[in-house]
Amino acid sequence: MLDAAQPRVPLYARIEAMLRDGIAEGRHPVGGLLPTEAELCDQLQVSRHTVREALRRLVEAGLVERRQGAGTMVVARQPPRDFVQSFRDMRGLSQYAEDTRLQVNGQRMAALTPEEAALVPADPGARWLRLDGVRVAEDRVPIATALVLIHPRFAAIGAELPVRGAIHAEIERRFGVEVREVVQEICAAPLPVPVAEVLGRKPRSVGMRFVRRYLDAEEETMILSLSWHSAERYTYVMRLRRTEAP
Amino acid sequence: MLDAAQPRVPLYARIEAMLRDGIAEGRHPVGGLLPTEAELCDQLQVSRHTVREALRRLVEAGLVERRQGAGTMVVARQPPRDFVQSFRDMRGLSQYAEDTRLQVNGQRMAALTPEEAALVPADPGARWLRLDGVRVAEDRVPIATALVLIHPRFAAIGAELPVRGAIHAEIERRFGVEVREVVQEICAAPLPVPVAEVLGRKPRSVGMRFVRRYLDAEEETMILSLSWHSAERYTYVMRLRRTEAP
DNA sequence: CCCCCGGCGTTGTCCGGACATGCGGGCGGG
DNA sequence: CCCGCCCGCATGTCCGGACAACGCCGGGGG
Repeated sequence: MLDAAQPRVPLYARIEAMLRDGIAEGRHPVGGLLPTEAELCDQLQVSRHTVREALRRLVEAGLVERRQGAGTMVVARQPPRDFVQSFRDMRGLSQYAEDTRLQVNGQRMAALTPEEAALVPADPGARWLRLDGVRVAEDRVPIATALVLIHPRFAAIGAELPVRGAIHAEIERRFGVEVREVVQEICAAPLPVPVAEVLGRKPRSVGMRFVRRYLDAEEETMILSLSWHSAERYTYVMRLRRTEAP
Repeated sequence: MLDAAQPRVPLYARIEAMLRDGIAEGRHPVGGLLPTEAELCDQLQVSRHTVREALRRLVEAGLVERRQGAGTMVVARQPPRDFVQSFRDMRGLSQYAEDTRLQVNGQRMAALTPEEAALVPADPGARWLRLDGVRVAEDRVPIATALVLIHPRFAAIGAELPVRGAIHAEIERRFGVEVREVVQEICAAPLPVPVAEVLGRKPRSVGMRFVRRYLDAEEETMILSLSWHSAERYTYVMRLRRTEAP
C-alpha cells in the first residue's frame, strides 16, 4: 500500500498522506482516535520513529492532537486555512511609512478627562502620563494628530523620550512587562476643530479616528493612543494572507 | 553542565534552553552556524535523537534554520513576537454578528463603471456578476449597503444563490480555486445619497466605506465587495494577539 | 453503591546504528 | 586563472530497543 509511491517521497510523508486522506474521507472521524503508534508500526511494517514523524506533522497541520496515555485524537477534517494579518510592531498596524515620525510637542502627568477615562477604561481623574503630538511626513507635512496616554506605573518612561523604536517596545524593555494584546477601534466622524486646524483642513470635514489600546496579561490598558486622520488624505489598508495549504 | 536541572525537565529541553541562551547572549551570532549535531552529541554525551529534538524546537521557535548539507544557521536572536489577527472566514473580518444576514435584492451581469473598474482593477466595461444588497440585523434594520462584484469566470455561482456560508468559500468549492489573500480598504466619506436613503440617515452624513478584494494566487481579483456603514452607528474593532512567548 | 488504587495501554523520552541526500569547497584540468 | 568535478561533511531518513510518565478503566475495598 505504501510502496506504490515514488522512492523520492519519504516514508513518513506517505504515511502522513494516508492518514490525512483517512481523516478527510471520514474513515477517521473527528473526535475519534487514530490507530496507535504500535498498530501503525505493525500494519505498515515501519519503525516507530517513522510513524511518529508522520503523526508529528499531522499535529503541526492542526489535524490531530496527542496526549500521553490517551492516544491521538482527530480534531479537524480539513486543516484550518485562516486568513491572517501579522505585524512585528505597531508601525505596520498604523501603516506609517518609514519616513514619518511622531513629533511630541509636550508631555505631562494629567488627570484623564471623562471621555478618555471611558476609552481606557480607568477611573476618571486618574493621573496618566500624557503625550501630545503630531505625526509628520519627512517634509514636515502633518499627517495625523496623536495623543498617547501611558499608565502612571510606566510614567518614568517620560524621562527617556524620545525613544528610538516603538514606545510599547521601550516600555516592555524598561519595565520587564509584556503587551499581550492590542485592540484598535476605527471610526469616522467630523474632525474636531483643533485637529482640523493642525492638519490644515476645514473644520468639521470628515476624519477617521483610531484608538489603540495596549493590554497586558490581565487585560488592563497599559497604553492608549488616539489619533485623527483627515479622511480626504487617508485610507486604511489591511492585507490578510491565507495560511499555506497542507 | 546539563545535569543541574530537575529530572522533570527533559534532556532535549535543557539542550534547547542552553542553545537558546547561547543565541540570546550572542555566543551564537545571527548569521552564524550552530555546532553540528555530531559535535553536540560529543560534547553533551547524548544521542543524536535528543539533539535533533532540541534543534527541531529551535526551528519551530523561528530561531534557527536548517539545510541539509549546510548546517544549522541562527536567524534571530529573540523569537519573533508578532501581533497577529486571524479569521476563519470573512464574517470575522467584517465583524458581522451571527444574527445579521445579507439580503440580496438583485443580481445581473453588467459592465463595470469606471470607478468600479479602477477599484478591482479591471478593464472598464468588463461584464462582471453584480449583486446588490443590504446587510440587515435580525429585526430587519439595515446595517450597511453591499455591492458584490464577481469575476465573470465565476458567474455561474449566481444560479446557486443564496449560499449558506460565505460566497468566497462557495466559489472555492464550486470552481476548485483558492483565495490566497484578502485586501480590505477602509475610508471615511460622506454617505452617497442612495446609501443614506437605504440606511435611513441624512444625506451626506458621515459614513465608512469598506472595499474588500479577494485575490487568487496571481493577485487577480476574484471578488470585490464594497459596503457602506453609517459612521454614527458603526465602529470597526480589530484585536491583535501576541504570539505566545518562548 | 461509591471511591480509590493499581494494572495495562499509549505516548514521551532516550539510547544505539546505518545509509541517503544535498551542499560547499578544494583540487585538478583546461 | 577559471571552471567543473569530486569528496567530505552535515542534515535527512529509517531501522532497532528500552524505560518513564500519564490516562483510563475496571476491580476490590470501604
